[in-house]
This record gives sequence, structure tokens and C-alpha cells, in this order.
Amino acid sequence: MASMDALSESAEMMIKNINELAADDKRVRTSDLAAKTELKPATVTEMIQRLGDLGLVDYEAYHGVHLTKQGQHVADVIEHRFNILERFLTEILGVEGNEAAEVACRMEHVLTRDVEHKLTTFLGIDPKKESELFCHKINIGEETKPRYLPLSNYNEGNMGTVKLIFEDDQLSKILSEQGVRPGNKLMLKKREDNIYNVETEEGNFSLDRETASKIIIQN
Amino acid sequence: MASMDALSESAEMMIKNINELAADDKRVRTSDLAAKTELKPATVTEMIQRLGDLGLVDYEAYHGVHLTKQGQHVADVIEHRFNILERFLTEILGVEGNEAAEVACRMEHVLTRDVEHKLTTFLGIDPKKESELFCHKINIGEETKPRYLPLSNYNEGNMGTVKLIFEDDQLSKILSEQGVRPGNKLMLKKREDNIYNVETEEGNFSLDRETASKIIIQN
DNA sequence: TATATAATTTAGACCGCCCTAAAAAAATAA
DNA sequence: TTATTTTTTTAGGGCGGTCTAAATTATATA
Repeated sequence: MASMDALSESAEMMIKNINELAADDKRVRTSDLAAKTELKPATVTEMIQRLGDLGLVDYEAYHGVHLTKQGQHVADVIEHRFNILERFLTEILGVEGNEAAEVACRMEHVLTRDVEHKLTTFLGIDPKKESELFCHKINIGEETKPRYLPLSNYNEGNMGTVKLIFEDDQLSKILSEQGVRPGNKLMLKKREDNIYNVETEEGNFSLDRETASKIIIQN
Repeated sequence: MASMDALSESAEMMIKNINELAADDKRVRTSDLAAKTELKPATVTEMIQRLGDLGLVDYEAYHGVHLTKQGQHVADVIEHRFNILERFLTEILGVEGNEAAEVACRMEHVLTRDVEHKLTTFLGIDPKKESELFCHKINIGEETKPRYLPLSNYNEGNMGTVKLIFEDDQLSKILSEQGVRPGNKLMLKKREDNIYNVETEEGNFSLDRETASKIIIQN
């Protein structure tokens, strides 16, 4: 608990991987870590020795490694940060899964507790609830997930229900005729630069972003 | 343009700092860089020699350094990433200025172009417009800034105008009596865990987050 | 201009992270 | 159980990034 920070990205990644390989509390083998991290076994050995010196893992030569309480805590924090970052990237920004995972994996090491917390709240997850959990396995997936966003933030393929169109008498009327009115479903088919191609029950049409930003949708 | 990535955080920071110190195209002195980066002059010298080898700066021993076109490009990208990250952290998540800057400064090195682009769009900035700019000085501040967020995403001190309350017959009525109705101004006075303390013309009251997430406010 | 001062670079060292090759230990097979 | 194979570790090396101390070059002052 002394440092808590100051860990390098490499060190944190090693801890993360140890955690992920640690099935039912068994010690994790060097070779498995080497395979997972794509490092050479010798490198892994060095690394886990260093982590051992830091009190983050319990290392016994030739008999693998196992996270200490401290190390487990680091792993939990990183895992959680990864999860919320990945969710933010995919659900809010619409980044493609693979890339989202990669970027989240880089960003997870530079989040502060405060930012992590605020991002969690932003995602509609109650930070309180989490800490009650074992924290180890985070509630990814369902959970409270209120997603009210302007259409302009939607990504191709997203679908949702119109909740509101900010007042603009003429515009509202036109949109309404196209099937965009509160309560109706809508899908963003294509989004290119400034053009939002939308499908509703009434058919297809296009909007600019200015307009799209005035339509609030709920997933 | 060869690598473009693969630059270490340290190297990118050095480029960023060179750029920031480069007033009217003058060469930047080692000592100034040392002061700004809080590194020793010897370290700076080594670094800029490395950057010189990479073709990112034009280095002349004893006579300072100056970004090449390639280096300038790197600097511009990083600066832009920093700006949008900082804006996201402060405007959307409500992270305090200092911390936001620090975190943005760490994150700027791990963003991909795609994520950068998507985040830019999310902030309501037209990515097309930017590239038209000299790119060097990014349009931070005004610009299109549509901020429709649920009250639950607001931070203490934020003020805005209620735009919508998602249907919930009983709730709507209650809120309306408290002054929370479309068109009315409202300020989030305090936000603690799940409790949102709101001030309207009608007075003060508290909400839980679930409810707050149903109230969409426009800044 | 000569000299003192300030800025810069070079030299040499350390650590983290990564590697290969060789040695040692453990696991498996005979 | 002994020998062979596999796993792991140790030894030693390289690079990036950082430092301090010493040498060098530029600048300012007398």
C-alpha cells in the first residue's frame, strides 16, 4: 500500500496477467506468463522477481508466482479501470471492440482514482455498489445503464428510442413527419463526416450534425 | 512520417515542450528545455540528439534545437490530443483543472487516431473543420458546443436549463412542483455519491441519481 | 581582447526492461 | 530409479532514460 502508484506499465501488465491466469488460487507458471505477455521466459522471471521485492507477488523460484493481497489490489484496480475504459470507448464513443480493448489497455495505467470514479459515474454505474462487490469481478454488461444521448453521438448501427427533440418549431414538424418523434424507434445507418443517415419506421433520410445533436435518444 | 508511432512518452513530451517553447521560430535552448521538463541539461542533450537521429528535430550542438516538419506534425497531434482530452475530462466528467491536465498529459500518448477522432466528434467539434485550420492552434473554447446531458452527469456548480424530464407520470409532477420543468434554469449545488442537490427558482431539493439521469439539461 | 562566467556537451554510471545462450532444477519416460 | 526432456533461472549484453562530474564552448565583463 506504500507506493500504490509509481508502478510502470510493464509491471502493472504483469500483475494483470498473473491475475488473469490465476485460476482457483493456483500459482501461475513462468511459461504461461511468457506465452500470455509475449515476453521471453527469462524476462518474466526477472520481472516477477522485481515484483516480489516490491511485495506485490509471492514468488518462489521454480514454483511460480501468486499475487499478495497488495498485488491483488493492484490487479483489481487495473481490471476495473480497463472495464470502464473499454465500456466508455465502445458504448459512448463507438470505438470498435478490438481497438477499444487495446486503447483501454494503454489508458488503464494512467487513470487516477478521481477520474476513474467520475468516469464510472458517467457510465451510470454506482461507484458505491462496486466497492461492495468483491471488486474482483466487476459488474460489466447490464447494471443501470441509462443512455440518453443526442443522435449526433450515435454510431453506425446504433438503435434507440427518440426521447426528445429540442424545440425548434419548423424542424420538429419536419422531423416528426419523417418518423422522428418522441417515443419512436430510430437507427443510425450511416454516419459520414457531418451526414447522419437515419432509418425510421417512416423511411430513410439524412441530417446534419447540428440537427442530430438536438435529438436525444435512449438506448 | 515513417514510424509516427513507437515514440516513447518521454520523447513525445520533449517534442511537445520544444514546440511550446518555440516562440517565433527561434531555436529552443537546452537550458530552457531542462527547466521546463525538470530534467537535467545533460539528459535533455541526449534526448534531443536521439530525436535528431530520428529526423524529428534539427539539432546543432551548442545552438539549440528546432522542430522539423515531421516533428512539428507530432507536436500538433499531441497538442490536439491533449486539448480534447482535457476538455473531455473537465467539461464532461467534471475533473478539476489541474488533475485533468495531468491525466490528459499522460493519456495523450496512448490515443489512436480513431479514438481521437471519435472523442473530438463527441465533444461537438467538427473534425473536418479542424484539419482546415493550421492545426497548430486548436479551436479550444467556443466552437459548436452542444451540451445536452442528464443531470446525473452534472458536477457541482454546473448550471443549465432543463430541457426534458423523461416520462414518469408521478415523478414529473413532483419535479415540476419543485421548479424542475422544461425551460427552467437549475443549478447542481452539491453532488455526493448518489445524492444530487439541486437549486431552482422554487428552492432546493435532492434527487437520487436514477432520477437525475432522467432530467436532460442544456448548458 | 582577454578573462571570468554561464551554458552545453561528453564521459561514465545506474536502473528498468528486454534479449540470447548457458546452466540448473523439475517433470517425464524408460 | 535413472536418463531424457522440459521448464526455469542465471549470466551477460543492449538500449532508453536518467543522473553527476568533468570537459568544452559560448557569452558577458573588465
